[in-house]
Amino acid sequence: MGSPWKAISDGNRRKILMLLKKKDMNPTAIAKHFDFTLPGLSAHLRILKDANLVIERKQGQHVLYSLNKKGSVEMIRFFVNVWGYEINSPKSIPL
Amino acid sequence: MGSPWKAISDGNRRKILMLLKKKDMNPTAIAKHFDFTLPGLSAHLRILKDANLVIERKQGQHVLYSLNKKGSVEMIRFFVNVWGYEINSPKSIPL
DNA sequence: AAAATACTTAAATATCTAATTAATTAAATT
DNA sequence: AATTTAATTAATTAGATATTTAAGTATTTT
Repeated sequence: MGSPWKAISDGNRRKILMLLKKKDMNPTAIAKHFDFTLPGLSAHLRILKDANLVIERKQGQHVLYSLNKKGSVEMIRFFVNVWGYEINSPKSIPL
Repeated sequence: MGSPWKAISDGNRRKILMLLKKKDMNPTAIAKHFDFTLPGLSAHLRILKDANLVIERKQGQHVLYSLNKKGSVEMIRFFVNVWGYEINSPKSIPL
């Protein structure tokens, strides 16, 4: 289980998350939005997956990636604790 | 202006922020909570300061550090945009 | 079954980051 | 004025991170 903080500290990975917010995508489709190679992207996706920030599911030959809220909870909790942000999500986020 | 994401990605720096939440502190006092040296801590504080996550003010021979909410806003905004968290801060955080 | 497509893993490398010791600046105390 | 205390800057080093090319695995198509 990798650190979500390390995962999200990279600008390219944050951009990947922004893309996945709009719709689930496979690596090849995601890669079109970046300058680096597919293996490079694959490494980023693995880091996001290990941090529970994305989920992958196989669809035949393709692999679809989608957002996973789980890994974000620990981070939100930190913002609540340190800066006093108040979150409206009594159910989904146990703080 | 350094990246708040990079600043917060380090566990020691997050611990510093947790300490400053309780009370304002100077580098020597903060350093007692860690294993590394004062110059090491000084580097961490500079990174937090450059990211607008802390503020420093001189008090004679001492330098007091305290939390700065400013640098956290960009990050919270990301959580709102990507994972749909809802924040209760209509005034302080323009989303 | 051969070829093409989609993706990951491996190996190598260049850059970034965190930490240390030594030197420097500045304020308070003796 | 000399010394102690507080903190930062500089130079160095070890380890982590991002990226590339080349090789490998799996699925679909011909």
